[in-house]
Parts: sequence; structure tokens; C-alpha cells
Amino acid sequence: MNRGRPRQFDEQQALAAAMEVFWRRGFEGASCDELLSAMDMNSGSMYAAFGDKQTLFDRAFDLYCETMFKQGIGVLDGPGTPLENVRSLVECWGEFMSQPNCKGCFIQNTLIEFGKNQDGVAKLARQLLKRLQTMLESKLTEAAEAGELSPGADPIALAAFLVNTVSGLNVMARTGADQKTIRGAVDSTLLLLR
Amino acid sequence: MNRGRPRQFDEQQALAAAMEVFWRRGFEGASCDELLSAMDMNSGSMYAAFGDKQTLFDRAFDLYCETMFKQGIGVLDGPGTPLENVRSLVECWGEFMSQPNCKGCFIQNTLIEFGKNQDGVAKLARQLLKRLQTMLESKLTEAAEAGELSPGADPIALAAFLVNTVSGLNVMARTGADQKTIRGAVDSTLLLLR
DNA sequence: TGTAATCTTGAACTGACATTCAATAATGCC
DNA sequence: GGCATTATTGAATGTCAGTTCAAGATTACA
Repeated sequence: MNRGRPRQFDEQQALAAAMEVFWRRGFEGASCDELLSAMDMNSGSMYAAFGDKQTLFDRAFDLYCETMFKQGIGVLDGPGTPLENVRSLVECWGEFMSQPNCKGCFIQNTLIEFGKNQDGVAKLARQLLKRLQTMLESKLTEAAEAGELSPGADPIALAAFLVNTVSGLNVMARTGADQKTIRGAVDSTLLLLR
Repeated sequence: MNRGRPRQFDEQQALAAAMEVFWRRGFEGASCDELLSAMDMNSGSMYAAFGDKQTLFDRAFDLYCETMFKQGIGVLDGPGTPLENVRSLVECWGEFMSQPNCKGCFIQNTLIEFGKNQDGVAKLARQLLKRLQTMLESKLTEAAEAGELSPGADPIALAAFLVNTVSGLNVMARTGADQKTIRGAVDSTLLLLR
């Protein structure tokens, strides 16, 4: 059926390798050399398969969103009450971000690198965080209605606050903060989720 | 007294201009062209005066620390009780970070860009944030001893938490979060400082 | 006025990096 | 086996940014 020389690489596997490199180094920080050796490909094959560096990044970013991110926010729909779900997510962030040599959250990293860019991957990253914020808002609203939160707590403000917290944790993780600091930040954050 | 052609530029003024550019664009993001036109200098003069791009960055970073940063944490020694001082600082962060087109905190930006580098300006940035954290710890300890905090509040964890918050606010500011989100994060943070 | 010292100017140099390309290799189909 | 098709290889290319340098300009001092 398929004519011509068969590919020596698995596209998904190569993409996963590229994702790791971009995730740790960012777009600018990842040299084509590093990418190619991680993907175990030559430049020609890579450019034929993926187009260029930016397109490769976009696809690696997509892969992250479809796997890591979806899996992460899946915690919000776990068993337990709405508030328990939110608290679990914050705990997960803390666990993840305090792993040694943690790469952080690819989405946050991307947002930081591309800043206020109004198109492409930066826009996508902003939308995803917005979606996270919205999901937190509804979970926290549910929690408030169920009487799980202190009276007078503001679900909208709390959701913004939690997104802010994960942004901070991401920076901490990537800049080598000690575990105690990260743990302290998480513990204090959890005090507000009661 | 001074032989030779006199300089056409003011060193402090040129440094301040460089600081603005580095502050907004980061080290990699700031091209020499942009720096030179902001400083109103030619490459030769700049290299003769400052050495190279990295040294220029280091000096711009120093300038920031000696002016903006010192001025910022000065709020902690203002009038009022220890807790009031801490709350004022958080309020200042909120005000600052929600200004349109805010450049964020140069120290945080630098830390993010240079990541886990163990020397030079990254090490300096880490030390400065550590100093901020320590100052917050002692202020919050004072506050706890004065009965300003809820019983059982942990000053160490709270200080880590506040540093985390400012990291998050910095990311928000630089990635174009809306004011309401920033305000929500600040308001929720302040709930813990009671 | 002449000379040494210092600064300015901008073109040239250099290295790193993303990308392209021509030659080569491996497959399916006739 | 011959041919069309597709993949691999790595050297070559082009671009861009940081840096250098030689020529010219401006000053103080003798």
C-alpha cells in the first residue's frame, strides 16, 4: 500500500520527546540540535514531518494539553464533594511542583515566554487557564451553595486566587525554591478552602 | 584635568534607559539595537563604558534593586502595626501589578529567565527574594505575638505563601490577566492576613 | 600648534542557529 | 528488474545578534 521508504521514527514518540525538551527549555531555549537528538532524527526528516520549529512546538504544546493538562484538571471531577475536589487539585499541584528538577506547567511556561502575544500558542494558553479558572469558579460556587465554604467567601475571587497560586508555584518550581517554601505556600492556600 | 574627548552621555541616565528595556524584555529579549537606541549610544561607546551585554544587564539589575526594590520593601517599615505593614505591601503589589502595560518585578522576571542558574544575577535574585521572605517572616511573627493574627497561624508558612503570591501576580501582570482577576487574587490573599 | 588621551561612529566580523537541498537509500508496484 | 515514491543524511545556506575595530572627532596639556 504505502510506497516509498518507510519512516524510521514513530511520530508520536518523536513528538513526546520534543515535548519534553520544549517543556523544560521553552521555545527559544530549545535548540534544534537538542530537539533533533532527543527526537533521534535529522533536520531533513523533522522539517519534512513537522514543518518548522514553531509548528513542532505547537504540536508538542497540543500533546501536553491533551494529556497532562486534561489529566490534571480531571481531579476536579473526582469522587468527593466539590470543595474536596478543589483541595485535591491544590494538593496535586503542590506534590507535582515540589518534585526535584520539576519542569513546571508547560502552559504556564509558554504563557510566560510568549507574554501578551495575541495569537497562536499564547492565546491558546490564556484560554486554557481561563477555562481552569471558570471550572474552579463553578466548583467553588457549588461548594459555597453546599455550605462547605465559610459564609461570605467569594468563589470568583477564590478561583482567581487559585490560578494565581499555581502561577506562583510554577515559578517556584522552576527557580529552585526549597520544598519547605512550596509546602508553606500550599498549606496557607488550603487554609482559605474551608 | 580630564584629557580626551568628553562623553556625550550620562552614565546613570544610560543605565536607567537600559534598565527599562531589560525590565520589559528580559536579557535575551532585549536586542543590542533596542538597548542602544534607548540609551542613545553607539555600540562602541556602550562596550567601552559597560563591557558587554551581560555586564550591562548586571548593572541595570543592581540599579533596580537599589531603587525600586528597596523602596518597595520599605513599606514594611512604615507606620502602623506589623500586620498593617504586611497588608500594605500586598496592596502595593496589587496596585502595581494591575497597572496597564506593567513590566512586573524585574527580580522575578530575571529569576524566571535564568531559572536555576547557580551564579551571577540569578543567585542574586534568589537571595533578594529570600531576604523578602525572611523580612515577612519576622513581621508576621511580630504580628502573631501581638495577637494580630488568628490563633494557630503559621508565620513561616504565611511568608512563603506571600512570596508565592507575588510570583503569581508578576506572571499575571506580564501575561495580560484582567484587573478583576488580579484584584480577586489580592483580596483572597488579604483574607489570610487577619 | 602639536601631541597624547579619550570618545564616537558605523561598517565589518563572528558565531550560533534555523532552515534548505542535493545525494543517497529503501520501499511498493508494474 | 526497473521505476516512481518517500525517507534519510549532513553539509551548505542565510539570517540575525553580539562584538570588534579602524578611522575620525574632541578635548587637555605642553
